[in-house]
Amino acid sequence: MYRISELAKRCGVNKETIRYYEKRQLLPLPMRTEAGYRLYSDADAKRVQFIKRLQQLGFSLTEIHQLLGIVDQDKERCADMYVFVSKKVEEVQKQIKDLQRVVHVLQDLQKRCPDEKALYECPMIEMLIEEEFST
Amino acid sequence: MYRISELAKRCGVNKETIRYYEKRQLLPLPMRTEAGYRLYSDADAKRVQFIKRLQQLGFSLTEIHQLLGIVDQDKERCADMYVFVSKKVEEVQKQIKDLQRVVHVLQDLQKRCPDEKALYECPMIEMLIEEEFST
DNA sequence: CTTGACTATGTACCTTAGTACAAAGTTTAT
DNA sequence: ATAAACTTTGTACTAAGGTACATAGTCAAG
Repeated sequence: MYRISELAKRCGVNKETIRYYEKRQLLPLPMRTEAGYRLYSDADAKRVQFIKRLQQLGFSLTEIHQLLGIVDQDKERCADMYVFVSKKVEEVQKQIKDLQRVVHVLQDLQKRCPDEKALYECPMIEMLIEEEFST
Repeated sequence: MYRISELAKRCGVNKETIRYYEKRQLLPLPMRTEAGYRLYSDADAKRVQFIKRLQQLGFSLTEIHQLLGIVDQDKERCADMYVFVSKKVEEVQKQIKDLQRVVHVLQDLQKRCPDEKALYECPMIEMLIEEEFST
């Protein structure tokens, strides 16, 4: 068992972030020393890393709280999990499509405007305003 | 020429957003009536729509300010535009890869855990912690 | 037995992209 | 002439995801 700074260091985050996650209920209430210092174990470290990974993948802390319901085997948060995951899949697939369009537009811009002079004549607005986007 | 409410209405945004864009230098300082009311033209409406489209595509207002350098034929903001666009392409391509991985993980979760009971045994943490991600 | 390093709590502050509101001046309609 | 509807400015507030700081208590070393 170790204290908050050690956990923060192991997970590459700030102490304040740990306390913030506790407040957001992403981390369970930790054990305390007699003086009131928080105590953590490897399970907590793993959990923080899990949170960080999901964040990298574009999940909000609210969504992560939801997903942690699986880890915690919490009936309440697991209700409608299948629907939640299905929605997220659709959402992310839409996001991928939009980003693929962004790449095309930017690469088109690069091709058309290989230098500064060409750039000045580049019909930027028209290029983007006339495209259609999934909304 | 019309006033701020008309522009906002034509662009589907709030008046406050227009003023906010002016402050962020995304819109040029507009002409004013004798009483000090802002006056806008179709060019401004087109510009706001352009900003909105780029936003939909995931650009921040700071990046949009940069890109508007092309539209404004502004030497300063156009400097290093090619580098800026190249970096953005790479960034977006990385983002797409990560999101594709998210889709796979979520679909895998759906396959393995077709109902609530299966969900409780789902090794969520292991599933995600053991994967590698582009960073 | 006191200094330095740690922890506790609470509150304030940061960024981004706005939104909301107050107080004052202007324009339009009746 | 005066109310309704507009505009101006400035400031404060929102959400998310933290960061920073002030004040107080705790612990280990010299």
